[in-house]
Amino acid sequence: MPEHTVEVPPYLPTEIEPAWQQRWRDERTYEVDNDDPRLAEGRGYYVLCMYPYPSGAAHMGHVRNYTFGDLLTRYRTMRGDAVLSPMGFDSFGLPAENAAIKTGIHPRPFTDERIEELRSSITRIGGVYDWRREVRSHDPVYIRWTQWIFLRFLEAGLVYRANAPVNWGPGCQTVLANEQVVDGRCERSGDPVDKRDLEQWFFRITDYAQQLLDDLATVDWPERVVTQQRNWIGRSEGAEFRMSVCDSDANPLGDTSFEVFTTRPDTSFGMTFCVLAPEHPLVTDITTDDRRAEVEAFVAAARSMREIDRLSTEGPIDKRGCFTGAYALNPFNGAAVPIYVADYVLVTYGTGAIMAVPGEDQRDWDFATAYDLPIIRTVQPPEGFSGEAYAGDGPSINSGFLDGLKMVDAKAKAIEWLETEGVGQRRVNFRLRDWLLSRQRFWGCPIPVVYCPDCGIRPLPDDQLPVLAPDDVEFRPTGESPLRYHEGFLHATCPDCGGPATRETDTMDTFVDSSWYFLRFADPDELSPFRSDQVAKWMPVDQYIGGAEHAVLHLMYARFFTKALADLGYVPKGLREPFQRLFTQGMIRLDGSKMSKSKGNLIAPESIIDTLGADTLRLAQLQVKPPEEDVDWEDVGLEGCSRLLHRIWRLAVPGSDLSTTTRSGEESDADLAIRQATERLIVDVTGDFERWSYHTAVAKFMAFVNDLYRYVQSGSGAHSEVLAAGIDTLLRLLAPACPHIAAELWARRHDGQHVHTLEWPTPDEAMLIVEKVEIPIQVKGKVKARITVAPDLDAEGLEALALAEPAIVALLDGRPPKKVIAVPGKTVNIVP
RNA sequence: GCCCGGGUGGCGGAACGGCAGACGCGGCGGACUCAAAAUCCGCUGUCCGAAAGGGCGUGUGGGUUCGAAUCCCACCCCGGGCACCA
Repeated sequence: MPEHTVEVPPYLPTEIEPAWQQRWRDERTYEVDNDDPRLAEGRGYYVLCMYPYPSGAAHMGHVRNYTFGDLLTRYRTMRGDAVLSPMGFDSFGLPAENAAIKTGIHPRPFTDERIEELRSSITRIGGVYDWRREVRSHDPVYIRWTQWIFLRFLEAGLVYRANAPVNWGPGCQTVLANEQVVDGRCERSGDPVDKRDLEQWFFRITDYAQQLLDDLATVDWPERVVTQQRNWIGRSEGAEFRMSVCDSDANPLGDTSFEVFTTRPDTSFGMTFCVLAPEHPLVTDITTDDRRAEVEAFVAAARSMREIDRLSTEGPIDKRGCFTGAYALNPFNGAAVPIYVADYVLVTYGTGAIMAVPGEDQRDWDFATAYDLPIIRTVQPPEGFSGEAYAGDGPSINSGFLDGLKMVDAKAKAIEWLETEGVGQRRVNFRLRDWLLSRQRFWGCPIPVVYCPDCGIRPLPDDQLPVLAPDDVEFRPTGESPLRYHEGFLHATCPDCGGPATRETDTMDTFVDSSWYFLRFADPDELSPFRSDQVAKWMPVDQYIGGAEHAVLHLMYARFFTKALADLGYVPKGLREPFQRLFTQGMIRLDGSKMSKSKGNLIAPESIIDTLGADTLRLAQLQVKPPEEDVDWEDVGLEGCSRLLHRIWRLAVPGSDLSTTTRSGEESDADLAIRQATERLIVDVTGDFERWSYHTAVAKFMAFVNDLYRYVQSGSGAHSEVLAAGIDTLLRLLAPACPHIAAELWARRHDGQHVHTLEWPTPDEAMLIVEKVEIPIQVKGKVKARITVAPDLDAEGLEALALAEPAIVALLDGRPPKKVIAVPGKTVNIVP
C-alpha cells in the first residue's frame, strides 16, 4: 500500500443521483405557475415530449426522448425562461386489455402498476417535470373531459355516425382508422385487414383538409413529416361532371346518371370507356341482363377480397374488370362509351367512378389494351415519344374546341365549358378520409351516447359525465369487449324521453385522448377541460419531441382538434397549430432491427443506471449520433462517457489529487490559453445546444477536459483561479446534460449552492479575441506552408508574408506567381 | 415509378466554399504496478520511403471556382415516405 496517497472522494453516481432527484422534487425546482410574471414578458417556454404509453420500466427509446426533453427544460430554465415541462400517460390501449383477456386481471390495476414503474424510470433518468399537471387518459377526470369535447364536436356537427366500408382488424377485434392501416395490414398487430360495411362513428376531419394542408407552411417541422402529411392529405384539383347512361347508339335511357372525377378534364375528348368501382351503387341498376351473371360474380369476388390483395397490382389485368353491357354519354362529344366495373377504381375516392382516357393515363391504357378498347390521343406527345400513355404537357389534339391549347389552358376551358353547360364544375378532391374514431374495445374512453328506441341516438347531458366502464367485467377469450354483455352498463335512460335506452358500447380511439392532452397540461382546471385564457399563456408548444412514426396519426389528429377547438371558441381563435417546433428523434435499433416495446427491455436502461449511473446513460445518448438519426445500440459508447464523467469528477471534486499543486499570482500564456478555451467553450456549447447538435457539444466537453488535464499536469502547473473558473464554467454548461454530477460537484465546490438555479454563462468577449491565427498557404489549392499572423492582417500583408515564406519561395523558383488570392483570417492561395 | 434523406479512416461521426478526419470507440506504444486491471501520457487515413519528404484520398463520372466533402449536372448504392387516388 502506498503511504501518502491523497484520498480522492469517489464518484458514486448511484448515491448522488437519487439524492438530487429528491431535492429537485422537494424544492419544486421545475414546477411553474400560470401566473409566473415571466409569462407576461413573453418568457414562457413550453417543452413537451409525447406522453408515453405506460409499458412498465422505460426502454431506450424513452431514455433518448426524455434526455433531449430534459436537457432542453434545464437549459431554457437556466436561460431565464419560465419553462413548462409536464408529463403524463397515454394509459388507454390494447396491451392492457390483451393482458386482461389472458390473465383475467382488470386493465386498471395492470395499467396503474405500469404507470408507477415508468414514472420511477423517468425519474431515475433524471427527468424533471411539473407533476402537478400530470394527466392519465384513463383517469375519470380526464375521461370526463374527453367525453365533454366529444359532445361539443357532436353538437357542432364534427362527429357523425355512418355506415361505410371500414377497415376491420381481426387481430385487434376492432375497426381501424385509415391511418392505422399500413399496406393493408393493421399497424399494431400486422394482421391483414378486412373491408366491412359497418355503422361507425367518425370525426369530420376532412372539413379541415385544406387548412391542415395550408397551415403546414406555418410550422417549423422536419420536412419529412410535413411531406408525409401533404401526401396523406393528397389534394388534387380537377373537375367533376355528370355522365348519363344510354344505349350503344347514344340514345338516353331514362335519367340514370353518375358523376366522375378527373384531374384531366382537358383530355375528356379521349374518353373511350368509363369505369365504376365494384361497390358503386349504380352497378346493379345499369348492368344488362346478358351481363348480369358475370358482373355479379366479379363484384362478389372483388368485395370479398382483402385490402392487401386488392392493393396488389399483380395478376393479369383482364381479370380485374368486367363489362356491364351499359353505355354512357361523353358530354363533350356526345359519344357513347361502354361502362366497365374494375377493381382498380376505388369507391372511397372521388365519386367512385372515372372516365377512362387511355391515351393519357397508363392504367387506362393497360385496361384498354387488355379489353381491346380504342385509344385516342388528345395531347400531342413530343417528337420521338415512344411510350404508351402520354401524361405530359403538349397541345390538345382531337379535342374539338380545346385543340391547340396547352394543358393549363385546356383544363380551364374544359371546366368553364362544363359549368356553362351545367353538367359539371371545378372540384378539389382530397385523399384524406374522415377519422373513424369508434373501437369495439373495452379499455378506452366510452362514447357518451345512448340509443333510444323512440328518440334514436341521444348524447348524454354533461352532468352525466363521465361515463365509466364497470369494474365487474369478464374478459372473453373471443376478444370481444365485455361491455357488450354487461347488463348494468348496457341499460340506460334516455335523457330526452326518460324511457329505457341502450348505452353505446364502443369506446374511442386512443388517439382521441392524445389529441388534446397538451392543452390540459397548460391548465388542468377542475371545472373545465382547460380555460382559453390559460391555454393562451402557454400554447402553442414551443418544442414538441417524439417519434416520426406518428407523422400522419397523432400529429394530424392533434392539429385537427386544435383547429376545431379554436373554431368552437374553447381555445383562442388564433391558435391554429398546437406544436410550433417539432423534433423527431431517431429510433434505437438492436442488431439492425427496430427496438419496439417488446425488444426494448433487452438492454434495460435501469441496469445501466444501477451501475454507471443516469448521467453516463444520458451523455452516451447525446454523444452517439446526431439526435434525429436512428441509433444502433452497439454504437452507444458508454465507456467513453463514463470515463469523461470520472475525469471531470477527479478534476473538480474538492480534495482531488489534481488540484493540490496549483499556483497563484501572475498569469502566463498557458493560463491565458485556458481562459480563452473556457470562454470559447461557452460559445460553442451554447451554439450546439441551440441547434440541437448535442453530439458535438459532448465532443467539446471532452476536448476541454483533455485541455484541462494537460494544463494541470504541465510543468508549470495550473493557476488556481484560472483552473477554478474553467471547471466552474464546465459544470454550469454540463448541468442540462448531466444534471446530477454537475449539481453535486457545484454544491461541493460552492457551499451547497444549486447549479440549476444559476444563470447560463455568457462569454467574456475580451477573452474571445485571438491575437494570433495560423494561416495555411496553398499552392494550387494544396497546403504547402503555414504562417502565424494577426487575425486582422489584410490581404496585401498576407500576400507579402506568404510570398516571403521559404517553402513558397523554393516552390516558385524565382518565377512570379500568376495569381495570388489572399483571404484575411482564412487562407492564401497561390497560382504559379 | 414519384418525393425526401444519406454515402467521409477499422467503426460512430466532425468540418454550413478556405488546414479533411474534431471528439469517441477500437488498435499500437510508454508511465505506474511484483503483476494485471484501473488510471495517466503519446501515436494511429492510405501508399512509397530507412528518414527527410512526397503521392493518393470524402460512392462514380463530369462541371463551376484561385480553391469543392461542401455548389451544379448525370449515374450507382443504402434508408425512409407515397404509390391502381383517376
